[in-house]
Amino acid sequence: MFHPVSSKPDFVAQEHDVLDLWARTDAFRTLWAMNKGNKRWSFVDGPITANGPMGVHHAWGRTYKDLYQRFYAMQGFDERYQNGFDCQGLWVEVLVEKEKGFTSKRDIERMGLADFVNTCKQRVLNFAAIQTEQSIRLGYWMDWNDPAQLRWLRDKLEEDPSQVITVEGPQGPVTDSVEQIVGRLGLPELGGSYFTFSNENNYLIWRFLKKCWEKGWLYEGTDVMPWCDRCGTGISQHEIVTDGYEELTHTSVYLRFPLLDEAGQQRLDAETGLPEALLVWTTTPWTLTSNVAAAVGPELDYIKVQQDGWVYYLAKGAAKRALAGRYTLLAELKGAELLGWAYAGPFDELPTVQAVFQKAGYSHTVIAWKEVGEEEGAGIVHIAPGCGAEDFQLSKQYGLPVIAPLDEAGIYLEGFAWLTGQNVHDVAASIFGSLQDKALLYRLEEYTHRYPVCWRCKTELIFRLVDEWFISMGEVYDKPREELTAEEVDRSLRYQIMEVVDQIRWIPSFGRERELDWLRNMHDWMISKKRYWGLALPIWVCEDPACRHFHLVGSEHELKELAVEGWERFEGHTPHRPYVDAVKIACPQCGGRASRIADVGNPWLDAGIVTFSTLSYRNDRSYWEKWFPADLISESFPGQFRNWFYSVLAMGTVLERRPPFLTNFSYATLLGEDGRAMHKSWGNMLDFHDGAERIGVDVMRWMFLHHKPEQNLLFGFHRADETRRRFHIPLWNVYSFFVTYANLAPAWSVERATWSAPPHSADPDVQSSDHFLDRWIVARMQQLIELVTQRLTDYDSESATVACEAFLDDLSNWYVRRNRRRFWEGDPAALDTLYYVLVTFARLLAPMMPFVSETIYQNLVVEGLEGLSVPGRTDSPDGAPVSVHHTGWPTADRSLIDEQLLADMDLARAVVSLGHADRVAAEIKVRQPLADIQVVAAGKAQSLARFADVIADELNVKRVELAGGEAELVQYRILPVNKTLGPRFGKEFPAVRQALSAADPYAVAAAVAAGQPVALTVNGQPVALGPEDLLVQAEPRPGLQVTNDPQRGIVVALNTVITPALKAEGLAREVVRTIQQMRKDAGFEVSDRIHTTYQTEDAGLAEAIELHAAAIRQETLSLSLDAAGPAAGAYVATVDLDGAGVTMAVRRAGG
RNA sequence: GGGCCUGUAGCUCAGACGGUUAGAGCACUGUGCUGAUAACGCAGGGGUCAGUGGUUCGAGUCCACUCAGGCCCA
Repeated sequence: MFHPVSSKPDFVAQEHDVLDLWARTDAFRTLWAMNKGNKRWSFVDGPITANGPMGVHHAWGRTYKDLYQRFYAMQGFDERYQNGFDCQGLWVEVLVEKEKGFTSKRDIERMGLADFVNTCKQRVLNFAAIQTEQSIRLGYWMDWNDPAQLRWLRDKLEEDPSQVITVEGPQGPVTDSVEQIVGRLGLPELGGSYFTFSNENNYLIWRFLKKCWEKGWLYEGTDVMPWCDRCGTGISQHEIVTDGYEELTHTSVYLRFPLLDEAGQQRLDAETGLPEALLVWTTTPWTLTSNVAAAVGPELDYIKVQQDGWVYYLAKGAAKRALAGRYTLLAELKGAELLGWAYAGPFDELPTVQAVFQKAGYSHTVIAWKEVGEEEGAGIVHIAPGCGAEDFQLSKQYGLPVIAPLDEAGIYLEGFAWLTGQNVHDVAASIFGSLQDKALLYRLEEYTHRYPVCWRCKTELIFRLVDEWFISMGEVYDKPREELTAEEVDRSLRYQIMEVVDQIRWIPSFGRERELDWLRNMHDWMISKKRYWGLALPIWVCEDPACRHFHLVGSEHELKELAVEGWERFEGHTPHRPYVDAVKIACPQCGGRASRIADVGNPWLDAGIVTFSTLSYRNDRSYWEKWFPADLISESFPGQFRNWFYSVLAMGTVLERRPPFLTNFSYATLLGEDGRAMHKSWGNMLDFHDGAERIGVDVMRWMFLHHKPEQNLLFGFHRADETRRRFHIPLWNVYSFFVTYANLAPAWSVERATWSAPPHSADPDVQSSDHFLDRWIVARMQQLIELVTQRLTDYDSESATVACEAFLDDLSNWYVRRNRRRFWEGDPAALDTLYYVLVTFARLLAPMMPFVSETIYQNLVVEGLEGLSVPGRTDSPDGAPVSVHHTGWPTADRSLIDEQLLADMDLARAVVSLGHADRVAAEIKVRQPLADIQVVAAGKAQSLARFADVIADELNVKRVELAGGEAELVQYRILPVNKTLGPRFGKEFPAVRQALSAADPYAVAAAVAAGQPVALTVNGQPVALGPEDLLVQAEPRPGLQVTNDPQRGIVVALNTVITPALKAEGLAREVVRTIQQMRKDAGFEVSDRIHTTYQTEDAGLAEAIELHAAAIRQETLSLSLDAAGPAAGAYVATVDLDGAGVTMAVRRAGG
């Protein structure tokens, strides 16, 4: 006996039961052990940032990851199942600062770096624990750490990181300090998820960087970079491009740069005698203190105008926008004519400006820059090389002095008079005031533009001159890649990575082009950050100002060897600040003392190294060789082509010059149901926990997998409901139907059934069924197995789910519906078949929908397990695996795919569909039996005869007849099969069409039906067309009660005559249906026997009931059916059946 | 300015290889069926397949250009 199945399942509650079952039976580790040592399938996880709880968008990616790992596991592959957490970097720092109420780096230094770093580690462990729990809830099978242990380690870190503890690892107990245990998480001796803060991860990046250095690609550069003064760090190109811009409004300023004559006095216009000035515009007034030049476009047209006592120079195309009020045009000139003019700067009085200019022997000059346009401002660009990246490039080109006004916190340095000590974000008003006082201000204007902000804290970025460390990408050669020489590629990391990209399969395929495009365009990789929590860049610089040599340390062993002081302070700590900073080494160049630069590394270094660090690259090369490269990596594409995908590629290229993964599967962005990005304030945000508990993760997973990954996914409750209604509930209903009737069937029990093989297989021990519906659904099952296997192998879950939904429709709305009577009667062959199909379907669905499939499998196959709300049977077949996920992937038996049967069934369903349409047109309900239908289907008599019973039953007609006298019923239209005839005749094809339309359609149809060729004359030439070249469409003759399916050439005519006998039979069916409904309403069991009475004034109805009394009793399990008043305690109903009133009563027998 | 993607019914989306009269789900309307079905069947309204040009016997599908939207890079 199967446990009874509710027809109103609570999927979410079931999921919790299944999670409980998996935990109690250790289902995941059992599966892992089953496949140990088999052929391998390697997946390397892209680390999730352990800095908050998961969102539903994380569940999308994790569903793919779980699907493919499960799919390969069911095929017997050995896997690693290692999840990853991204741990280091500014994102964690910023939230720890927020938690602590810190506002600047000074707060961190007051706290102490050791404490701060320790707090960052605790935060990571905390969210790693939460994300682990959430992933488990999703059904994501991985080698998870015990969340409780992660929290315990977090607490121990807080207590005292140096205390010694012992934890149980896969190879036995491990004893070490808490700090070191945490630093060894994910390594073989501890197992579980990898953490990018691990020692191994950090030291392996050291090796990578050293290799870059040895190739000459690592350098320190001085450049003007976007800078966040709150975070006190530069922001790299990688970080600024996506989240890095916001639409902001600033007060921009138009101002005068008064021109100077050779004596350094105000220049006066020769004609008017008025003072002359350049009109200049800027949106960043704070940079005016650092102005050194004004740039014009040499080819651009400029004008000289008079207005309010001044003569201005500005770009011609900018005049309308820039100038306010009336003015007089004095002259036009080319930008080139302005070059070399001297002018007075806006803040020449500042001590630093004076000192810098004096030292450089420089004064403000007009220079040429071809980038200057007239679309913005006044067409004359203020150049401040200390405050802008392009300005800085120009300063190098022209030898201009550089004035850098700000410290790392955005505070004006000494030498800026009244500005000194002020924050850059607070000075706009006083700068405008100063300009006003000096009569330099022309006018102010509110200006809205996209402006870069810090991607983590949203502070507006400034541009600062800084020293940062870079990995050179190599020059961009001005010729096609295929023309590059080997030497040129050897010099350039950029092109080496491109070669690696070529060897990878990108899904979707445009991913390759995206990655190459990024590589073509990217600048040198800035890897340093002036922060605290992160990779300690292993760059030691000689303190001797005369030497300044820098050395890359490639491992902890090398560091120990080179250390001259501070090793004892560092020993026993993870390679993080501040302890690693204590170690000084001897400068290999001059023997002096070298110390580590204070910077930490870009976090994409941390994530990029994982195809090496997680695979024991340093310590067990043969293990690494087994699992490298990964067969698959997967992340969502926003950002990753320049971030994770890029950094993984860079590491694989530098360390091995090999692809670190073979397939890249990426997917788009998850949006709210309204098509907008999810935002808390917009009310369309959905966190993972709410989604899981309200929608259920199997439904969520199906939504994800049913979607084309390269398109954005609109996600919400309505779509979830739609998905559940479309797939999960119908599936459940078929399952519930099966269990109901299997339990009632006297002649069937599970002992005789086989869950793992089709019931009519060649195995003589297995009960076989020749019923065509059974053979049909089994054939469909084999097709589905083949298709799903093929689609999933191709990483195409969308097609796989589409195929599953189509199959479910066939199963539910055709196989079960057409077989209801067989199930009511307990036909063993039907039960065998549905049993096999349901279990096999559950196995196919298992990697995609692990919970519902498990629930079904547990009840249908496995021994009952205590505590599961849907406990299993107690008569389980021997040897059934304890979980559906252990059953292995089903394989298709192609010999069971009977193509003719499938085609014939297709025809039968088409005929039924037309018959239903006839009934609608004739307004005769299906419950009313009719005598016959006539079917015209040229050449398909045999197929039709085969399923005549099914068609008759479905349409409630007595007979299905092949129509004679087709000519009276239908007219034919003959069409050429373009696919075969088009290529055969080419340009002559239109003539063939014409000849065909001129032929006698009845003759052609007859020939085709008989399988004879058709002879035509085309352009005077005889042409023979085979039956396969022609398509016969049958259309109903106008005026008949018929419908047709032109695609298939079928016409169906319904006999609409209702004889008195048919009328009586129809009424009897109405009575049956009424009693069935009453049984249901009265709450009787399906198998309850009843006594039925009826009273009616209508003679016709009474007669019909008497005539069909036996059939009514049988259908409704009525022991008696009497014309009488309701018995005491009976359930009574009065209804109207086709205009005849009747009062009926039912009561349970023997009760 | 350059690269990539998308544009098909009111909404969300399918439409390998070019091939007959372009489909599904949701929503709406009508109708029917039901002792598995919070379902389902049948029918209906709704489409210049973004536009223009080209290749071809034949284009939603291939090519070019244009327009609109998105992502990425300057």
